[in-house]
Amino acid sequence: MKTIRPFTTAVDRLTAVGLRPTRQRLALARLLFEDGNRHITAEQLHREATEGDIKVSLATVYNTLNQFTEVGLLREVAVEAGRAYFDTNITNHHHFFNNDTGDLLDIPGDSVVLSAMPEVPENTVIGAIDVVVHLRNK
Amino acid sequence: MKTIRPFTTAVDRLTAVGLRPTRQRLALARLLFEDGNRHITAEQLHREATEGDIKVSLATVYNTLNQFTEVGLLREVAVEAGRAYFDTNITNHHHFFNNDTGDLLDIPGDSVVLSAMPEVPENTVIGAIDVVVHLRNK
DNA sequence: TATCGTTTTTAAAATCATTCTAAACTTATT
DNA sequence: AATAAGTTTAGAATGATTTTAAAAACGATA
Repeated sequence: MKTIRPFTTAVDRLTAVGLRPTRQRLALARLLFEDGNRHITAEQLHREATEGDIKVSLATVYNTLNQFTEVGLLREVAVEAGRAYFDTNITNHHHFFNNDTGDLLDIPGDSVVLSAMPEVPENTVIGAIDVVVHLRNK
Repeated sequence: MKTIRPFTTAVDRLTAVGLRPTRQRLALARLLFEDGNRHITAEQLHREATEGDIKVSLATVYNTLNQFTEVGLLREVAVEAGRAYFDTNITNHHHFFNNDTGDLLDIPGDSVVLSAMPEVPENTVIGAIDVVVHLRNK
């Protein structure tokens, strides 16, 4: 059985999606998933790992984030051109993005709901819907 | 009077926002605004200009797109990390983005409407709301 | 129109995020 | 242990964008 359950250990989480539980993948998975929902860039995660004495290269952080995204453990959120943000909350939800500080924040619950979806162009299907509310500091 | 009206010439459009109507800015403004709404990247606009025998450097294209965005002639749309798209339609509206082809497309009319806006975090105000419907080819 | 101070453009270098490469290393399997 | 397959890594390469510093264009004015 391959269903992902809450409170799964990092090892289980990885094997469940067919990724070998290597030292670096485990360490990164723990940083990402062990305390609540997170929004993070590759550089940020790399710095965090390094500061926590986890030896991992930036290339591996990129590889890992991409692999986690491919298997559905993470979701990539496009909020500004130039850098990729990854979100550990893979349920349907939307975001605040503070353009002044770079903070990315979940919009709580379903306080934003989209009315009727428009017809999509020929031969395409909807993959995901991203709502980003851009904020400025007052 | 400095209101921007439809059918404004490129010269008027630039002087209205306080940008000198230089040869390259004028040429780019014409490409951007002279036939309907467009979604374009810096590279694309540069290629288009070059093909139309307009001598302008890529750096100037970048500068111009950024300046136009600052003064509100354009709007930047974040659809994927890595490249910036600019939209000549500055009215409230949303987008389809085809992840397979890179095509960016307006969602017609108000076929997408957001329900009640959530409360924004302390000391911030809403700057813009972007809805991007990501598409895949069938 | 010649000149002056300012703005703009440009080619080239620099920067930044990300991906690629090929070698070294791990891991899983016999 | 030996082997094969998958993973990590440093460093090079790539791609988008910005910066730099010098040359060109501009606008105002004498």
